[in-house]
Amino acid sequence: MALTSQSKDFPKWYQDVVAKAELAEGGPVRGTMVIRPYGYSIWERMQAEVDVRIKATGTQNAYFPLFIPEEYLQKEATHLEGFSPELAVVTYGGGKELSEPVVVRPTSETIINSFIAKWVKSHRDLPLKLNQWANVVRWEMRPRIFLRTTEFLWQEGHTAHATEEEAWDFAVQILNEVYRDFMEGVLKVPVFTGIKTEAEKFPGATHSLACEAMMKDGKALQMGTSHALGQSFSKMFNIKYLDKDGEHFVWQTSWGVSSRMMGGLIMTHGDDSGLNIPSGLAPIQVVIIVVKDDPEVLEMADKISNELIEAGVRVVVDTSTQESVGRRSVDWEIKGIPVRLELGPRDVKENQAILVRRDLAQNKDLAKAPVSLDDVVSKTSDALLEAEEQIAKAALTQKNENTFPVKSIDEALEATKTGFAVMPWDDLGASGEAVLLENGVSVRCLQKSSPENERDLPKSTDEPNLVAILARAY
RNA sequence: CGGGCUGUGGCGCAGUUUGGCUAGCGCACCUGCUUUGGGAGCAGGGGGUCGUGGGUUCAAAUCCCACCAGCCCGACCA
Repeated sequence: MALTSQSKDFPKWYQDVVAKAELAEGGPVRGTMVIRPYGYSIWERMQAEVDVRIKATGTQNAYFPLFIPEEYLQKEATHLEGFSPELAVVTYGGGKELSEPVVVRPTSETIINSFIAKWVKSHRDLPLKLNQWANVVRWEMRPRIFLRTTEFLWQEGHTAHATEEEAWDFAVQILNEVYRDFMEGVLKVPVFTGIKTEAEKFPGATHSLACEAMMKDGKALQMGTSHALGQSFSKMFNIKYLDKDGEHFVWQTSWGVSSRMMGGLIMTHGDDSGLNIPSGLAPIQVVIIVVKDDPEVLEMADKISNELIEAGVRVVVDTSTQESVGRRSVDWEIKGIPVRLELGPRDVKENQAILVRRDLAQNKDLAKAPVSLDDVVSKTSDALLEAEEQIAKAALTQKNENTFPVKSIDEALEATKTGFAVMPWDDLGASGEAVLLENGVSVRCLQKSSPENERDLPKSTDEPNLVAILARAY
């Protein structure tokens, strides 16, 4: 009945939250998931916030087909090699065996680039920046709801540029201004950003950049990636433009974030009371609990609700008085609603409501306070802001306190039992990386050892003085 | 691919060893009454081809055979 505690069994806690907060459940085909309305409303908020940032980079949305001719994937050897074990291939259609099998997209580089090749002729067609929101399929052996599912939702951006430098700069811009800003600004999930090692990079890319977040169990979750593709796809698909100097192959990027971020949200902020959503993201920011089925209380609840809505707050009124207050409080807490206003006959008489902050649920004395109905709107807005700040602060503390500088592989293996390890890449190298991998620890990304700011990313894994961020990963 | 385990109402399980009367229990669900300030109580109620097919038997959830599905461990892959 009760939620499994995080300390007792973290994976079980995660499954419990997903189920009890009514976020999602498994589909009939292994590895698929049904995203329930409440879970989907959170995803829609994520989509909206990411989409507006993507558009701000001058990128336009479009849509490409789910089915891709198998031969398209065969054009880029590394790309095919990377994805072939997890492809779903359709061999029958319309009751007949297909002469040319079609692949259900695992990603859309190939099909999108086959069209970019048609659309790009002149330097005036560049840069071309496309994005699509879509589902993709990668057949997974060990599915975990939201974190690794056979079918998942994402956005994938695909761009073409005239120069290598411009493509690189754009890949960095997406990582910093879209993904990092969204994750730290809206999700309140602090991330490490850096470049992927040769072993970890995207199949077909020349360089992969990533945002890596630390979950509450100390494991890493890749929250987003941005790739410089070089000219590997443009050469395969013959994407060329003309300028005064003649014909040139374009330089490309691709980048994505997925429904996996739902898992990141849950495991970064969740606690033993359930989900805990930052106010800015929350599809429901305030729930007004009508304690007792009483006309005066109902009337007052509606009045407060309307005032909050006018102030731009996303609010619902819970009038299901056939359930106990305790039950309803727990249910809304599991769903992570940032602020709860409890309103009963006593409160109406005293012109007040009880304001309860979700982020303080582990400390019930602090969590509750009466607020006058005269300034309930401003007090609620303040509480929403304070709750969000508290969530962000706690996540940052968790990340900082569990990131350990280490000097050897042995120390790294020890440190990554509970958190992240940071080790000079020159000391580790590809051979050390292989040793770590055998022990379940991977290089999440490489960073400059003393960047002026964290957004200053290495251009190559060969740069001197890089540090490796090490962790066990989902 | 190898080894182990499990299939019983929406979910979680008992019952199988030793065949036997109408297949039970918890949660959830429905109805009524009393309740409602941190997971309400009482009473009543609905819901099951016991994974599928075959066999043994007077009688099978239970024993036998085959098949199917799922889970765990290993291998493989990242």
